[in-house]
Amino acid sequence: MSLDRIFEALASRPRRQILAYLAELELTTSDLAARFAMSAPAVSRHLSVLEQAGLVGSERRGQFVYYRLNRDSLVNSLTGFAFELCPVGGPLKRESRAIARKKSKAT
Amino acid sequence: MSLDRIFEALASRPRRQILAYLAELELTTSDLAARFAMSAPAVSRHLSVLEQAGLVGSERRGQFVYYRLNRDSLVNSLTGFAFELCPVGGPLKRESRAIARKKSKAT
DNA sequence: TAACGTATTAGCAAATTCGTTAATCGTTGA
DNA sequence: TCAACGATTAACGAATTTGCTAATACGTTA
Repeated sequence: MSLDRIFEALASRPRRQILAYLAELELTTSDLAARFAMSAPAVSRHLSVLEQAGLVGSERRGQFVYYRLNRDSLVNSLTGFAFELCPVGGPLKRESRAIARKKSKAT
Repeated sequence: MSLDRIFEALASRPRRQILAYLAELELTTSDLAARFAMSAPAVSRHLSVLEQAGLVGSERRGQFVYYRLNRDSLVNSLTGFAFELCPVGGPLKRESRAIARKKSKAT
């Protein structure tokens, strides 16, 4: 849930690619390893980083562990950070300010 | 302008702190070095990373170089990335989808 | 021009990250 | 129970990042 972990997680092209894959459907570690040219252990550690950041969730089903994108966490973290640096009174368009108010109330 | 540089730039607490300072007012390298317990050369390199990512801009005035936050770039990059992974048909609120459409048209 | 203050670049050591292979854990099914 | 398969952890080396100090460039001003 910390910005530290979230931005550390996003500061890696393979991890962002994994998020892109998971945006379409749930996948297992070996599914993802097959789509990259990357070993399963490497993918597993990337997934661990993403999960600790709260950006993905996992669920074991039999032998397999399925990973899925945590959309709310991603959107809330990034927009929350952006609008914290760009306060509501600032040079934002009206619609953006409306979103910012919603987020700050929800948090 | 690339996501690579932007997320690499944001994956550092000192750099995010610099952005937070610059969100309030323009500052010089030595201003920032004084607010941190960090040497001016270190701050200078952080500022260089942030500038290459397009997140801050600089302007020389006499002896001093003033740095300022590039709000548009920050907001557009982060919301653009977030809404790319969370397509308009997805589980977003209506206002968020409107923003997403705006961004994709602008890019 | 010479001297000073600011900013950046160069060079270095410590720490971290990334991907690989080998070993271990967990689950299924003969 | 044990053999097979998927996932994770351990251990290693290569590459990158981060901070420092020293040196250099840029700009003002006496």
